[in-house]
Amino acid sequence: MMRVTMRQLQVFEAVARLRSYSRAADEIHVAQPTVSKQIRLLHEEIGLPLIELIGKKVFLTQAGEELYATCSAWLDSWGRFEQTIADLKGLKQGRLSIAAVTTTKYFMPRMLGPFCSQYPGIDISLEVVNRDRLLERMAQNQDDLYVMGIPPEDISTQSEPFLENPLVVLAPQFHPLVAKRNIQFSEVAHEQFILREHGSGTRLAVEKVFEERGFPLRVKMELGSNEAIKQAVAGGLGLSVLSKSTLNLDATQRDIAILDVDGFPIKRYWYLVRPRDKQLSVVAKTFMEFLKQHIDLLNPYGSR
Amino acid sequence: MMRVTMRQLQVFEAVARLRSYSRAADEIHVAQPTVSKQIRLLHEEIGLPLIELIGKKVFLTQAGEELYATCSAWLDSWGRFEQTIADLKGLKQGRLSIAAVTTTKYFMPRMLGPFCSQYPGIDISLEVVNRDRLLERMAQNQDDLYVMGIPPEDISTQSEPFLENPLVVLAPQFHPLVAKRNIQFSEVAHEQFILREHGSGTRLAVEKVFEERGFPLRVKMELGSNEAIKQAVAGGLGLSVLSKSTLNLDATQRDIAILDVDGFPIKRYWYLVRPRDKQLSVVAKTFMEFLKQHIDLLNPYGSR
DNA sequence: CAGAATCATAGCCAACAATATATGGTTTTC
DNA sequence: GAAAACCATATATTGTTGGCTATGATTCTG
Repeated sequence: MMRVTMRQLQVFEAVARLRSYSRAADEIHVAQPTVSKQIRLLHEEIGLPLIELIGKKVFLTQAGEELYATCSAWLDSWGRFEQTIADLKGLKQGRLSIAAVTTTKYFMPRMLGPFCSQYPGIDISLEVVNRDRLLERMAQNQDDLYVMGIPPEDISTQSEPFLENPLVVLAPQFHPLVAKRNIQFSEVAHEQFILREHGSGTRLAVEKVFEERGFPLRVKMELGSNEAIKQAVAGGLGLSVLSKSTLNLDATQRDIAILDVDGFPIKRYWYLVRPRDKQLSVVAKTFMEFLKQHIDLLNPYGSR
Repeated sequence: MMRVTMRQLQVFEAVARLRSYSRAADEIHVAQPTVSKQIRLLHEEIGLPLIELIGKKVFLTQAGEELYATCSAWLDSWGRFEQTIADLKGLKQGRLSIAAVTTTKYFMPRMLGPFCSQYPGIDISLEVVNRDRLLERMAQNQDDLYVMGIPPEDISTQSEPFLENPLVVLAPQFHPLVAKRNIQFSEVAHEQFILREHGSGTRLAVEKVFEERGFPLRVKMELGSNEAIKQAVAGGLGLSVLSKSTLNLDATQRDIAILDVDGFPIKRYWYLVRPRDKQLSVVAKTFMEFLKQHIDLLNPYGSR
């Protein structure tokens, strides 16, 4: 009984609705015998008469009524499905799920805003998590896109930089070097540093620079949050190196200053990452396109 | 987009449910590439990816989820439909609509009773109407079966007798002829008669007999109801000829007697009538079968 | 790392769905 | 009663579906 075809149901529905074979044939744009045949096949398949012709009038049997109800409902829900697909294609609706590492919370929301207003039907979810959580989510294919400072080596991912992510040296407002330009690296190398824990992208980069320059890195304190580090620097506990993104750009930071040290800012990037063989949804593609177009406007460090 | 086939949806549903191509292939008893192909066709038809393979795990895209929901619902409602059909075939449910002329109300309910209890899932509707109303209903195909004393000449109907319907001569309890056997027709011919109106089947039969025997029929009163006629006869207003069915069989009629007149009872039948080219429902067929089997038990005048 | 499991692709084929045209029989309508 | 409308049947054709086998690529699992 699974051999009933959609076409047959479509034809039947038209006949049942219009109570006429020939009008149904017109509506579907086929010849009348085609309709007759489809209906006959349906009868044979189901094993009960569905339609009665008394005189030339079309009546439905009880089984016919049942089928009519069933396939009306079906055509209805299929119609809704087609509409949904059309909407998805036309970006009139959809979901975009992004997971990003913590530091991005300083600028990601700002980038999502304009996208949201251009595509009001699209729901965006931005999960802000630490790097480990993010990798977990990636492994489980929970999101469309991921944003991180250091893309995984893993060949099963694809990544591209989309935004500069300079690392700058921070010092307390009244540190002696604040006013100086072109500070030599050696001048800050002996300072005490307050950094993120081992494994953090920023920490890795700093260690690498010190190693290249041949200076030992003196870490006074490890803190798990950028905010805490800024507070510590402001309090005069030491210097730090952080992504410039962490600085509040609007209200000028009163108690912290950026030192103009040679070799800084370290040029790094924020990467958009996705599973290599994940077919991006239309929404996700559009979002990436959108980012590329608007990046100049949004990038506060854009090298214009 | 109407070219999606049921088979494809069935395959997709299985894949989506089992989250595996090969297990789906097993379940449906086809080779794995067949599943791959169906899914690919579906993708092409819909124009959006529905399934993602990350590693070897099966994920559904948003469009996939939509389709899954849609076609789960469909399979569900199709299943219910199949069940309904099976029930109809197996007589576990159904409707039987019968229209019968007024006089049959004295015995039809009694015949329906056992059928009802044998097929408790079947709803029976018995419409008791006059002959004209019944013909109207027949023209509009409102019922499955019709019961009447004189089937229409109309070739567009088919009829078969199923029950005897003898017409008997009724007289008041204390009429002089009540005690007599083998009464000559001439002995009652001069009596006053109380009959149904012209056009009634009974009336026609009586007129015919009188004509055959060469006596004028003297009609004292025409009444529209059998009950009224019985009352009139009991009241001594005259004799009458009625279907024996109209007499209450249980409680012996105290004030009316049947005369044993030569030529009576007139042998007539109740007919089951149906539109010639109406395919009978399984229920209706079963009911006719049932009647034939039980008629001897039910027929109070059976010629055993 | 080897083997097992899983999915994709290619190529082929039988079966069938879907359709048209031509024609004939009823029923309805004018 | 003739014409029109309507449905059934017969037959031929065409494209597609649904299926298989064989093989290759990738990923997961001991």
